[in-house]
Amino acid sequence: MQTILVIDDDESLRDTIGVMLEQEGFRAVLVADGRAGYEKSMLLKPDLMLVDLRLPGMSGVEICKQLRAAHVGTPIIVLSALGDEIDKVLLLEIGADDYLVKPFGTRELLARIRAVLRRASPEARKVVRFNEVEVDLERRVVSKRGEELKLTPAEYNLLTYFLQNPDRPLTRDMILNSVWGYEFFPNTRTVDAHVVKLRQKLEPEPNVPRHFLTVHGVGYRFLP
Amino acid sequence: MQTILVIDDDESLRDTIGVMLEQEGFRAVLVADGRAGYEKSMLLKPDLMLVDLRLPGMSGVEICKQLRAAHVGTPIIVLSALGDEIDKVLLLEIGADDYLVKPFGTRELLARIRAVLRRASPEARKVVRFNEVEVDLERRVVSKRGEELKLTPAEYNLLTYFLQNPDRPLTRDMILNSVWGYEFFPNTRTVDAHVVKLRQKLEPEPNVPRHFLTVHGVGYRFLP
DNA sequence: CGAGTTTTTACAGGTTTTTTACAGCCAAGC
DNA sequence: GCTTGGCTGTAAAAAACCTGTAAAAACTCG
Repeated sequence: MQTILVIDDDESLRDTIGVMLEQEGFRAVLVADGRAGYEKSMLLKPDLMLVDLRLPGMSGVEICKQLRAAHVGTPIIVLSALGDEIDKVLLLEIGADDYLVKPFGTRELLARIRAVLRRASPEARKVVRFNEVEVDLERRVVSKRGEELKLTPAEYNLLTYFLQNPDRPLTRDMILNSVWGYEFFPNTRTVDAHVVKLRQKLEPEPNVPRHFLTVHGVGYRFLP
Repeated sequence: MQTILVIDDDESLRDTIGVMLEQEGFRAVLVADGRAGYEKSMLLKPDLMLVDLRLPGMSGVEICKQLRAAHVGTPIIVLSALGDEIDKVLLLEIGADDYLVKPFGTRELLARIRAVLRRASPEARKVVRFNEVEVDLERRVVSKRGEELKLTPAEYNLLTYFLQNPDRPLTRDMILNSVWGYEFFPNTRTVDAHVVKLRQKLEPEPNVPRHFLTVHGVGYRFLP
């Protein structure tokens, strides 16, 4: 998960951005003060920063300059109030990657964030592989020999749970609890039915499982 | 957003053009003096320049010559007073892209600006294409097989959100939040209804979607 | 008010999930 | 090794859930 540090003294804007970022699957860290924000950025090493130009404690310009002077390459998007003089050249000089004039829509902000992140790390996709299977966690796409497979939500959730707990026996109760969120465990064969489906879709030979193994009397074990 | 530098010593005209440009979504930078304008153009790197022929400080002709000599390719539209001798050959030689004789209507000016920008950088205009569909993000116009389509605002907003997040499953909540700005999510089928409309207008076969795909149990995914 | 747009509603599919049923498998004790 | 009782594999039925879509209702803006 990518972390975004937001430095802005407008509380309501900060919160709006925070909620939006969380919604979109980012981790948002919010700071109001310039100096505190700068220090946070050094500690936190976020993937991207949103920085207001006018800030108490330390201006956005100053933050950018200091970071760049310290050879910190974190992408920065500058936010500025409507009245502020915006000098593109200055922004370029201090090493900002983009800027937005308030007020702006969350949509637009999000688009810029994605654009900047994409530019910064073009192919930082999280992909897990085993045998001929590839799981793209970002896109929620599973493919086998390069061919895209269709997994249902339950299948996909179960698969990612296995991926997160490889080579470890997992009881049906653990699985039900983690994947289905059940607290109490009905007498159910649900897990089994879904393991069968995963095997059918992902195993080279579904009836001779090499990855989704049965642990008799216990549950299942995933071997990458 | 595209920036247009206006160099003209007639204050009222300058302001009129400035207001018009801002209204049309450009960023307008206004300068009265020739030399100052020339220097600004080097710093600012605008997307287009409007330059009066007669100027204090440095003539329009001189500005063009110098810029072209420095291999600056910024498109230039020359403005000239009624009485001025206009030598088309000279204008071509100095590298102007078009010219207008005062007085002119803002509408005509705008048309010329668009034409020149289009000619200058057909690629720079933000146009997204998929299949037979073309979306002109600058003009907010969508066309299919070259024929202009009418999209309602909600449809257009949804479409641009998809364009900005291609190949990635988007939940209804994410979409509602980003496109509609809802914070809390009522039980609503709004998104579905609009996806249907986009499919009807943009898909070759609306009932066999190739671009606006359903991700069952999750939401939708746009594939360019 | 009225045209155009957006949202909600309702219901008919369609897909997914869960349960069921039964056959075959496993492990342990005889 | 054979038997037995519980465990697992699996297809298929049943239930639950989700989506497509037209049409009605609500809303918006001039």
